[in-house]
Amino acid sequence: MTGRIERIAALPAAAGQQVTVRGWVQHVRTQGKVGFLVLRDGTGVLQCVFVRNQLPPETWDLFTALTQEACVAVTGEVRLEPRAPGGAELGVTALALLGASGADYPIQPKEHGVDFLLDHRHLWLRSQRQVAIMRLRHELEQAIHDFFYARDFVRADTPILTAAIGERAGLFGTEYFDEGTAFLAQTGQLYGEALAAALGRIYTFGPTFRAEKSKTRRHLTEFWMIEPEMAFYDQGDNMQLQEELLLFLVERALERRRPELAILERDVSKLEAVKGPFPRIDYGDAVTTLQGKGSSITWGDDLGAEDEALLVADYATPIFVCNYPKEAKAFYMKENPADPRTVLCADCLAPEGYGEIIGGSQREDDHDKLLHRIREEGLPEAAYGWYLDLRKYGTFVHSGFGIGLERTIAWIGGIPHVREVIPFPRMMHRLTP
RNA sequence: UCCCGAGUAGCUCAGGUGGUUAGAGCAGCUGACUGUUAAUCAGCGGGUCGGGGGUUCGAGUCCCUCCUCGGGAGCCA
Repeated sequence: MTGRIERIAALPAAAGQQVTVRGWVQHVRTQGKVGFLVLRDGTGVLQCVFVRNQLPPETWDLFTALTQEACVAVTGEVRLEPRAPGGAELGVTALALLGASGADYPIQPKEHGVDFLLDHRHLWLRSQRQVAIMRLRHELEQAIHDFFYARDFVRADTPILTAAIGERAGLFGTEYFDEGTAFLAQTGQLYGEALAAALGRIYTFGPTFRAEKSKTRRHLTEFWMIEPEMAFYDQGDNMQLQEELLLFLVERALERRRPELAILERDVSKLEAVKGPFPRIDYGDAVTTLQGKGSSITWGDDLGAEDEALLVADYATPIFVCNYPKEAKAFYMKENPADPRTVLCADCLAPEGYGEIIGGSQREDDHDKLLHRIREEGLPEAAYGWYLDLRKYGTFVHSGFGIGLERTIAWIGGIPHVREVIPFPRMMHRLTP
């Protein structure tokens, strides 16, 4: 084996040179005395050309016996070739089998059912579309870190094993020594508020868990959430930050992941149309609008999935629905001084039917009002002692939000179901692989 | 938990109102072909029709039941 080792993405710049590339066989075609091997190495795909009468017989035989996903090293000359995917191909002079692959590799270049693909998720991830999705995910994760780093936010990690606090949806419990049951965190927000009092502006980035028996394209039982919490931000500042973040993410995807978006057949004109400012619709106005469109919603109800779809249909950008009735929202949201029936909050709904991607609010900073709400909701007061302490010792105006990573990726990538945007999805009926 | 829908070859599916030996495409294997892009052509192998029970001379097909999965609702990000 001669020639320096290269990765496929670097090959167009190495035209005319002898290189060795290692990767997995995506496809083999023989055409009598010439054959083609499509090689995948995670950075791209490479067409390798084998010509029978220019190769030792044993090399040709090795080539024709290759199976899908065999791991190989191929050596040859890089040449620019418009007929090849990526614009460059390899004229092969030597081939080495690094790892054989059985002829029964289950994933074929054709349609498969969802259940079958998820059963083989560990192999499905090797396919082009899945690689593109994971690279988009990576890009957006990095963009989130870049966004907050540039604004001097501190990334702070919150516990996953918690006592029973947090929101109202289902909890996963697990036995915890002599302390009774521990629960997998549904949110790091309350801890984020404590950290905001220490550091000013923070964000969390990690997995959260919801034991909801939801079987829809928008739900996972384990999903990743980013939860910023900002001292001295009111709800207006909060929404402004959310808008800047979403615009930054869309811009980053368009700037650096066009090839992946093309593989995903994303209509990028829909992303290019996403510009600020995003509409901010008061909950009361939303109810009126929805009633005009035939919804049976009445003031006080939370918006149903159908209501959200009706509302979003009029806009090309995400929208904020602001200031819900307090009964529809969590106890920690700050009472709206202009209308005490409501709280200072907003849900951000993505366009194109991707649903709610952000939920945020200004937090109740008045100790007595917060305690009243905890009692009103019938929450275990003792468990919230430390949280109430944040209002006893230097309470402060602060706000924050939670953005669902998978829903955001699904929207930007145009992926219909969130199960495809996380490497190993956890859902109601799926714990493996 | 509720409402729809689906389980037939390794995969994706077709199989009126029940009727002989359950089919196709893809994948695999054998062969032909010097520029293919999920190549093409010829041939070969491949089935507990999701499980159980019932009706019938006869069930992939009709009935009951259970299981699994998908979509949606509620809840949420």
